[in-house]
Amino acid sequence: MLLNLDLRSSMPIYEQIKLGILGKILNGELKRDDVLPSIRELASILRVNPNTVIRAYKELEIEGILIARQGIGFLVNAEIQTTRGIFMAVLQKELLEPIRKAKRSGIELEEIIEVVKELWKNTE
Amino acid sequence: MLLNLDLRSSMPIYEQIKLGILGKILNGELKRDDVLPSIRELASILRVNPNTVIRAYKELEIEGILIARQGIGFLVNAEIQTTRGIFMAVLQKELLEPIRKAKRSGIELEEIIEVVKELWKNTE
Amino acid sequence: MLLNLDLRSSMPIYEQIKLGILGKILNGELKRDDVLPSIRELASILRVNPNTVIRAYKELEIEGILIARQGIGFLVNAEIQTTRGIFMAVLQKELLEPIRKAKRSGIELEEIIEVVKELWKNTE
Amino acid sequence: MLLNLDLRSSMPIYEQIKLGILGKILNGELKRDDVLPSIRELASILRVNPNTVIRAYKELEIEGILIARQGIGFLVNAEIQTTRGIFMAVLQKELLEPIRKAKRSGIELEEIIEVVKELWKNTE
DNA sequence: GTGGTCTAGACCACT
DNA sequence: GTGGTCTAGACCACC
Repeated sequence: MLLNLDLRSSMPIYEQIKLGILGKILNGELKRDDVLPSIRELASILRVNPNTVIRAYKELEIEGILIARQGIGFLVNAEIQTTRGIFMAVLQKELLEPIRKAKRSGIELEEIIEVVKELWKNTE
Repeated sequence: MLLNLDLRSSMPIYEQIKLGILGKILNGELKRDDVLPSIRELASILRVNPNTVIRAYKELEIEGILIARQGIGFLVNAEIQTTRGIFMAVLQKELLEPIRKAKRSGIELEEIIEVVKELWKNTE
Repeated sequence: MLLNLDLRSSMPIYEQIKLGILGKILNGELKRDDVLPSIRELASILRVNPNTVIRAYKELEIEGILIARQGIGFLVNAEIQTTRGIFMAVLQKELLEPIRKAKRSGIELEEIIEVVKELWKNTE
Repeated sequence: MLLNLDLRSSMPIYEQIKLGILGKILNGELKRDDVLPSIRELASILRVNPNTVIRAYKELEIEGILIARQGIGFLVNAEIQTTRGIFMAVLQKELLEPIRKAKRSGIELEEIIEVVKELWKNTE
C-alpha cells in the first residue's frame, strides 16, 4: 500500500497515514471488511516506526472507520458513504473558525472563495 | 481591549492575539498611530502570560503592523490596506491544510465551495 | 450449528464459541452424549481458523463440559446443572471489571441495578 | 495526586489512570478549569512511563473530559454532570452484551442482580 | 517549564 | 503471524 508521505510537511505522519487510508476508502480502493496491511508491514513499507502506524490505525478505530482484531489485523468497517460524511464534517469544523474570523473582519464571501480556488489550483 | 480569546482552541494564544489586533485595525477600531495597551496591561486583561503578549506584539512589529517606541509602547503603523493583505495571507495559511486534505481524499472543489457558502450563511 | 459470532466484538472468538455451546446446552438444544460438529466442519461454518475452534473445544474439555473421543469427536459431557454453574461463573467474570470501575468512581449499587433492570427490559 | 494503581491488575495502567481522574471529577476533588499534574510529574509520582500518562490524558481529551494546552498543561473541561453521563453510558454499553447473553440462556433477572450485589460486596 | 511527535524495542494474548 | 501495552528517550513548538 503506497501512501505518498511527506516527511517534511508540518502535518504529523500519523495524520498523513490516516488521510491516505480515508482517501483509499473514499475512492473505492479499500472496501468494507478488507484487511489492512499489518502494523509492522506498513511501518516497514513506509519506513516509519510501528508506533506511528499504530497511532493512525487506532485513531481511525476510535472514529469507527477501522476495527482491530487480535491475531487478524485491522479491518475496514465503514462504507464509503459514512466515511464521506465523517470527512465532510471534519472539513466543516476546520473551516468554521477561519471563515468566522474573515467575516467579522469585513472580508467578503467572494474573496474567500477566490482564496479557496487559488489554493486548490496550487495544491497537489 | 477585549479580544475574545478561545483558550481551548488549538490555535496558539499569541496567534489569536495577533489576529484580534489585525481585526480591530481592519474594522477601524484601531487607527494609525493609536497606542496599544501596554504588555502588562493586556496580559492582565486577557489573563495570559506577559510573554505571550510580547510574542504577539513583537511578531506584529516584525511584520510592520506595529512600531515599538521607548517610553510610549506599541503604536499602530499600518493602514487598512496593508493589514488587509496580511489578513488574507493568514486566511490563506489557515485554509491550506484543510483544502489539501480534502483534495487528496477526492473531495471536489465545488463541494468545498458549497461548504464555505453554507458556513458563511450560518455564521454570526 | 449456528453461533451468532460477533467478529467485531472485543471478546475473543474462542470465548464466543465456548459461550455459544454452553448456551445451547443450557437451553436444551444440545444434550449429554450429543456429538459436536467436527473441528474442521465448525471452523468452516463459522469461517474462522480451525485453531480457534480447537481452543474452544479444548478449554470446554478441561472444564469438563466436553469429552474428546478418538475417531468420534467431541461429546457433550455435562448436565444442564453443571453448565449453569459455569455460565454463572462466566457472567460473574464479565461483570467484574465494569462494576469495579463503577464502584471506584462513586457510582452507587442501586444505580447499577437500575441500569441492569433497564437493559434487561429492553433486550431482545 | 494519588491514584491507587494496581500494577498486577489485568486492567491497563492507562485505563486505571483514566478511571482515577474521572473518579476525582465525579467526587468533586477536581473541578472545571483545574490544571492536572503535568505528564512528567504524574508519571514520576506513579512511577510509570510518561507515555502511559500521555495515553490516559489524550483519551480523556478525545472524550471531551480534558483539554490540552501547550505550555500550560491539561485542564479539566467537563462538569460533574457531563462526566457522570459519560460514565453511565459506558457502563451501560459494557453491561449490554453479558446481560443479553444471560437472558438468552435462561438466566433470570433476579439471578443477575444477585451476582451484581455479590461482586459489589467483594470489590474494593 | 509545558504538551506533541517520533523512534526503538520489550513482553503479552489471540488466531 | 497478528494487535495491545508499556518502557526509555529524543527533538520540537509554546507559554
